[in-house]
Amino acid sequence: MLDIKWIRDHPDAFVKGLTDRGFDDPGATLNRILSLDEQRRTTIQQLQDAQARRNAASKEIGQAKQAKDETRAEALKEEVARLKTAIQDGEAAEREVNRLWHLLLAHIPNIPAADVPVGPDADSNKVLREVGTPTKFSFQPKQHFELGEALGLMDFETAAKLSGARFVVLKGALARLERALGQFMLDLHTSEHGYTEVNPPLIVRDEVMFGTAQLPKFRKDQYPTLQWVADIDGPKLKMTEHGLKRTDDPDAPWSSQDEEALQSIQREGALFREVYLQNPAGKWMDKLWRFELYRWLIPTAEVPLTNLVREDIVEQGSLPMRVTAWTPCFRAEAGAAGKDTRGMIRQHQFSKVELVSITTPEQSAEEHERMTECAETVLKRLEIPYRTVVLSTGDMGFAAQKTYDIEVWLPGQGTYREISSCSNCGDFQARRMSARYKAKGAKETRFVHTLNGSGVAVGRALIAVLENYQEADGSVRVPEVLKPYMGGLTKIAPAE
RNA sequence: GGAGGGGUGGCCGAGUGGUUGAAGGCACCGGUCUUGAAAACCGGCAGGCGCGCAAGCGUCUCGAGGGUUCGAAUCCCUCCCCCUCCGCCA
Repeated sequence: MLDIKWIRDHPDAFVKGLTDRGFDDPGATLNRILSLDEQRRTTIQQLQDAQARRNAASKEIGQAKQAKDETRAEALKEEVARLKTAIQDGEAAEREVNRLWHLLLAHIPNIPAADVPVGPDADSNKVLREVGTPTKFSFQPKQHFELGEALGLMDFETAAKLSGARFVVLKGALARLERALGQFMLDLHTSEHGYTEVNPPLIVRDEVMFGTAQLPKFRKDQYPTLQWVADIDGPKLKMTEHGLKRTDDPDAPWSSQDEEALQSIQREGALFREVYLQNPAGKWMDKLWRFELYRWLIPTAEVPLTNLVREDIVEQGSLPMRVTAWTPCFRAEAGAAGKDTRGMIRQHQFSKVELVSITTPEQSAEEHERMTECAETVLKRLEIPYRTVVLSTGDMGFAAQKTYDIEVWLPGQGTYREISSCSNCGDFQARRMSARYKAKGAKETRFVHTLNGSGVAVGRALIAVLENYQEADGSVRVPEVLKPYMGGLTKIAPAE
């Protein structure tokens, strides 16, 4: 979330930032947010004036009573009674304008850092460095799924029977290779890079997903979990013997989305629950009925790791805080239809070692470089060629100010593919989570900066190992650093 | 699934209608003392929002929303969240 004061003071930078990102109609967005902000402040001002008058009058009532001036006390009481309704209206108005204001702000992406190359898409990304040279083969290198399937250790058919498309069953040495990679990376980051290992929950609440900005805008990319409840009832919907029904209350507002929700509930038999939306400060409370959402499967460990400091005020001395986790990640991959349908490149479930740093604003830029190096070290040790690119404004994620992608060389595909993405989010996520720190010697609290990076994606690392370490006979050598984790196995060969 | 308990400042914890935005302690910051540190002592120290160049002023916040009242952290209603015990389960 952006700082509204910053937007007020830097309208041009705001419009430029959104324009560079390819955001839809930045000018209109600016006008909308500024007018909402104006409305919000007048509403607050009027409310506070009324409250101030009420408070003053209340005090006078006490004084009048002490002075035995009953007439005056009565007159004041009447005034307070009048003010009371005005205040109630004002409070309702404030809530509503706050809600709209907050909702709009929540849908606006972060502003790119000044040194990010400007461009509409990935073609404008800049390669910073290439490490290693693309592996040369005396034969035509195969793609990872050809190798894996030939080895009999990678099974997409069975996975489809169990779970549908975009899942895989790994067996034997490949299953172990996945474990070896994850463990190697975790060991590297904890013992050499100063990260603390964390084993976080994989299922999280709405507000946690909001904090790292998966919600509200990217709901469709996420996997919700369901929980059944028995006593379903509410102003708009009722649970009857025949399922969920609309109440007959003609005053209940009803939209096409509501209708859709109801149908979906009945179709899926999904959970229906009353939800209270609120920010960490407990404001802009909004009560609404929502179907099927209970909690979310994490799309990356960035979510629980970053939210570790949500609603906290941490001591400056504890920054930078560095945490890492090796977890499964779940992505609906909505909108990725037809992309990378073969093989393990794009799955609904994959595992990843994630790096997260919480820093002061002064530390974050340097930490970003450091984190990227930590991720690169993984590939260096695995002796796999890669290159590091800085993403252009049009290719960055919603929450990022600046992002480095690390791309590994995949000989089977004859191209570099993303294996890690390291982002500095500035205070964008911290605002959403209300994660602050007490600056040394200073009175005020400040928002922390948050950074996250893959260190690295384990599934894709496995692909990279297969393709870069393949032999003419379809076997795969085990990278030197992984041998201890593979029980001394040096080569994954086809079954005799 | 059943039964109970509880949500107060960065943390712990007092407070059951009237200078309580909130005692006390810890942590933190400044100072005295000390060669330095610790200890001790003195002082400071909640957050958000609005207005203001600032000093500051106003307002809100004791999980959230609503209600009672001249007045609510304290009373009432609804909801959210957490914990404990029993049952079931990994």
